[in-house]
Amino acid sequence: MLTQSEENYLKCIYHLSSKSNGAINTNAIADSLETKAASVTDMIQKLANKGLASYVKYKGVNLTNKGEKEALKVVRKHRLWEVFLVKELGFNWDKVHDIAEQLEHIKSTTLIDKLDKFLAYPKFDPHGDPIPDANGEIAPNPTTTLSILKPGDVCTVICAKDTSSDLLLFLDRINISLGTQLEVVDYLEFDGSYSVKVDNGNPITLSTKVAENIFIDKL
Amino acid sequence: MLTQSEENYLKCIYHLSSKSNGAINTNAIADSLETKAASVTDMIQKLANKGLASYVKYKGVNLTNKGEKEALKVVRKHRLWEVFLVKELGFNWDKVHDIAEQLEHIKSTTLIDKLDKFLAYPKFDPHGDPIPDANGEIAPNPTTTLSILKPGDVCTVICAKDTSSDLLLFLDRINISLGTQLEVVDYLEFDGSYSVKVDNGNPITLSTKVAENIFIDKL
DNA sequence: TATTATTTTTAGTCTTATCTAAATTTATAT
DNA sequence: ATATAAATTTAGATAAGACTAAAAATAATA
Ligand SMILES: [Mn+2]
Ligand SMILES: [Mn+2]
Ligand SMILES: [Mn+2]
Ligand SMILES: [Mn+2]
Repeated sequence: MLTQSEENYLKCIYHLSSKSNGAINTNAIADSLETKAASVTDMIQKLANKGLASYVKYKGVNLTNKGEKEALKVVRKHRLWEVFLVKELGFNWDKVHDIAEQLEHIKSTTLIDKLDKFLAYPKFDPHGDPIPDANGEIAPNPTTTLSILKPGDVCTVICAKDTSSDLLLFLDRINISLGTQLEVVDYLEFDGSYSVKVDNGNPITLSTKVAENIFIDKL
Repeated sequence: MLTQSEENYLKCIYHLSSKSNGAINTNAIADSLETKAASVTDMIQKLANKGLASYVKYKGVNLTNKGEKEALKVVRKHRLWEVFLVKELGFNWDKVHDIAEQLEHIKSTTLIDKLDKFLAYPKFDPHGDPIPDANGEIAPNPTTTLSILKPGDVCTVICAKDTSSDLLLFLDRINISLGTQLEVVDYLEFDGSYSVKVDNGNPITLSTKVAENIFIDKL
């Protein structure tokens, strides 16, 4: 049985792997988990010994099939609990990540399958991230961000990067949520900012950084 | 902040204290938590140092007000989660204890208060045990068991001791649940068994041990 | 290519929570 | 009252997971 710490590492490696290709660096994991590189090395070796990761000294780590399967179970739990917290308990979307970070470690397959059913088998979490099903099947992660759009382009918001409460509260403030329609009216080369109409309202300015954190479907 | 283990010990001492008066023995805690006496001594000393328990060497331990308050928070969480698992997710009452044993350690006061509201502020858990409110107020534990009744007595089932899945499944099988009306029709001195009508049906036999594990309201 | 800088690993320490075995205290029974 | 039994505590060991500091390997640069 996996410990809480092992689960956190597996999920972290899974996430990093889906953002880049090739092996994952020790330091990237350490940054992501806010721990030290030495601790990461220890854990990587442990995961490799358990057949959950393939690891070559100094070259980085990758999940094995077995490891990815376990990681997906944790992701599934995390995202289903997030749906529960927002849809059923009325939490705002910026408050649920930390709580789901704990709930994702509750051991019970029956529990999570019943929760899935209770929530009517949601396909996406409150931030727009896809939820793996009971077999570990998961829709592809969104890839296109607002930042690739040109003036005149119209899109729908489908996902926000869910780690930062700052970003989510900012989106709340400017009335952007999942499904919101955006139109890019201008791009300012000088600072990389975008002028964007939210639901055909008056244009507002979004920084590059914000634009890179909003996943969209281009229309 | 309390660790999971500290919370388990506090809850355990709280439960033992409510069943007996005076200080709680080291061995009683060890038995209840399925651990060793030496481990219990260590933890008791730790809890005493944190001001959560009062402890006299060789004489046993009691919770301080502060310790009891913390224990009640854990009990509240445990029982609210049990209600959720049974009422919302459709678990049978014999399956929820172990899962609640994990869920009770999730840290978030907001979460538990929202869950409480979501469940419409239940006063009792699926086993009939009282649920502490947000201020730590809790109804008295049931005290009267079926075993004190005499032939001719009629009662309502209000609570089952929730630790044993064996007992709960047995009660399911003989159609006893919370609220069920029972009538004692006979008591057999020889083996201490009771003959009982369940909802005015045909009498069935219950052992002393079962009778001692069913809390009732005498009518 | 040689030298420096960065990354990663190893070695050794710390904390929490266990355990076993031994010592000590308290309870029980002659 | 004394001896024995039971309960409890202490001492010392172990395992997981984290840390710091030092060593080793890899990458970047002159
Ligand atoms: Mn987590
Ligand atoms: Mn999310
Ligand atoms: Mn517990
Ligand atoms: Mn219960």
